[in-house]
Amino acid sequence: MAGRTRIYDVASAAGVSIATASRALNGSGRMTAETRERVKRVAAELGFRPNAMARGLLSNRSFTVGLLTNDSYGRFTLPVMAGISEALIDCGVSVFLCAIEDDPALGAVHVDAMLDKQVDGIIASGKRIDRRLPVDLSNLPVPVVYAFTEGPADSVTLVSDDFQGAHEAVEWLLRLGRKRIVHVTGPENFASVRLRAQAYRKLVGEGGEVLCGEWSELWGHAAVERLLSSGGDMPDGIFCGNDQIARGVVDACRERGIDVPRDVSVVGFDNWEIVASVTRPPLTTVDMNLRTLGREAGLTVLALAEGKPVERGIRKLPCELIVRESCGAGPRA
Amino acid sequence: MAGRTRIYDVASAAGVSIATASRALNGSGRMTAETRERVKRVAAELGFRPNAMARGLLSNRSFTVGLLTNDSYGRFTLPVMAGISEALIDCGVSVFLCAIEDDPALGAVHVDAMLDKQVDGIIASGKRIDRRLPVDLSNLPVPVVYAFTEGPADSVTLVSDDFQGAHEAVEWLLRLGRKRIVHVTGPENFASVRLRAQAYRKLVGEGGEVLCGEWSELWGHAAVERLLSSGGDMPDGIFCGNDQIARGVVDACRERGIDVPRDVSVVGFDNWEIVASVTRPPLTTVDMNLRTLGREAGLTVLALAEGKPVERGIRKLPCELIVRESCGAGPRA
DNA sequence: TCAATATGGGTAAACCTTTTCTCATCTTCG
DNA sequence: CGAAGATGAGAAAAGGTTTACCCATATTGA
Repeated sequence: MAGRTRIYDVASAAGVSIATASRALNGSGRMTAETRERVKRVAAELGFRPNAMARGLLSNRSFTVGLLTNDSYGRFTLPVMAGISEALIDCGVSVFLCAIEDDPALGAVHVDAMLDKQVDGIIASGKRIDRRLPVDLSNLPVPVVYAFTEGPADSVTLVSDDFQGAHEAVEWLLRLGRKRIVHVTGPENFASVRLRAQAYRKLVGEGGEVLCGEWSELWGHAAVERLLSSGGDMPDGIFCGNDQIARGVVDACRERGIDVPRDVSVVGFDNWEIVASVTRPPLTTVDMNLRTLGREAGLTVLALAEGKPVERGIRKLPCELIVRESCGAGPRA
Repeated sequence: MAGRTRIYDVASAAGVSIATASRALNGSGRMTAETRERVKRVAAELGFRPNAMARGLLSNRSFTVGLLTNDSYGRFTLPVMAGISEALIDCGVSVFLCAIEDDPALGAVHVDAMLDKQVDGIIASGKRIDRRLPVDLSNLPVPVVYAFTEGPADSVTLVSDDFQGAHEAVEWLLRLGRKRIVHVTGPENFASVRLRAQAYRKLVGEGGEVLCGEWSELWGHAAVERLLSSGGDMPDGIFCGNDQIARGVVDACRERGIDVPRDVSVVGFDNWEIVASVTRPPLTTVDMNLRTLGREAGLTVLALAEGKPVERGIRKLPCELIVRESCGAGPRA
């Protein structure tokens, strides 16, 4: 605890000046290989660790970025966070996580705190791609990247490609030979819902049946009841808007003696492990690759911080179909 | 972006020296109330924000703490994180979140990064209270607090009180007049499982039936089947080790025509909203108050950082029973 | 009226590292 | 053998803030 070793200690122990010590450790300047080695060895022996604040004071960088989110539950933000961290730790950059709920005042406080800490950049994240965080991040003295949340028109925004993801899911059902596919999804006021429905309709035609409800297992249950009581044929494929709905659908089918995947194939969305892999049978579902999204967001904000040119606008990252058992043996299998 | 305003700017704009400006803003030193006010007003107008690195360089504090976790999913860590953040933001302290999975190398990298950043303290957190993080945090130059994870013998450790929480749950069932209560819980190698079972047995006697399995809905389902096929009376109260098991139990009961809560009262554990409030009927369950745990952890690590005396050892924080509908109308209702 | 004491505010050092000059020594070539 | 260039390494400044120390001026008491 008492007095960390400073570069001054390293220098005197190695018998050189602090300038030489600094250059030796940073690989800059010219000096005998022997000198450089000796300094490095001494530094290692002393457990020298350069003071980030002194360094930051000089370079005007903190090697720190802030992640702002209103996803208090963390279901979307945590994978994004993991990706950011993974990408940036190699560059010695750490991440401040600030959960601001939906409170503008709390948001402002956290943004202020970040700016005080001289973050090199801020990543804004959320729980849906068509809502904004309750804070104004324009005109900040640091670069801002929006990941999985809506940003202003001229911002750098990264989102997952809902259309493409849904397209993959429905295409998979079609390739399995499913003929009558319905889409059970969440509330229509979600952009994700509309995008996924568009992809669905593009593949099955405008006659495709889209049932909008909530993001819950209950709604999945209820949707199955509705499909059965409507008198029409039971569909042989159900594309669900998220894994919870899919779980409800699968449970309801089982309760009614409809076999998944024999009688009906079910696809979910989100690849929320804790739901998808525990459902019986485990769900085939769409993964939004949030970790990759986070990685890209981290690298992008860093590039901006370093003044490198970055293309502005919305960048959509592809989703990926995760095949489990809720659709039966796939054509690729 | 170009050149933040420094205290120098404030000083010259207010017509005082930087020393006076600094003292005016920090409320120290002696000066005319008028002078102090004027400096503050000018600082506000210029949007002055003291450079945290310069300040930290001097005070040898970063106003930063690190949160280390292997709970990649965030179910336990996120509430803890929210509590820490909530408690510390008022002191101007921000939180680095480092998700290290279970990788010792990654853990070491992140700890190094934190120390480089001169964190004022580290909070270690996890997903169970009887496992350690795969990193050695002893002999660090900064204080460490363990929250919801096991720490060394002489450490400061905060955990939720599993025994007390389970006691409340079973007591509730007894007060509702339930006579034959069983306990369906997770794997016996969890300390939480043993502690909760102890509390259960203390109340129902040594004859109490404890069914250990997994933390999954499937196990909840299976446990109900086992209870029914064993030939004995169906219990009228089931205390479950977590909300997922409880959900499985409730679902299985419904499938078999056993009414919850009329025929059997079910209590869960964790108050994991997304499961507890969506189960039909919504679960009465035990909340571990992880947010409060986080808040305490934050305040404690800060106290240590400031050299204040802190009692070492394990501190157990009380759980709280959240009453919903899976037990029927309560005696208090 | 003069010395002693508050009172208000300025000067400069300190925190630790990086980096720009600058200088001394060694090598090499004419 | 002398000068120019290459090479290695040191001195010092810079970065923004806090604070110990110091110095004026105003006030008080004798």
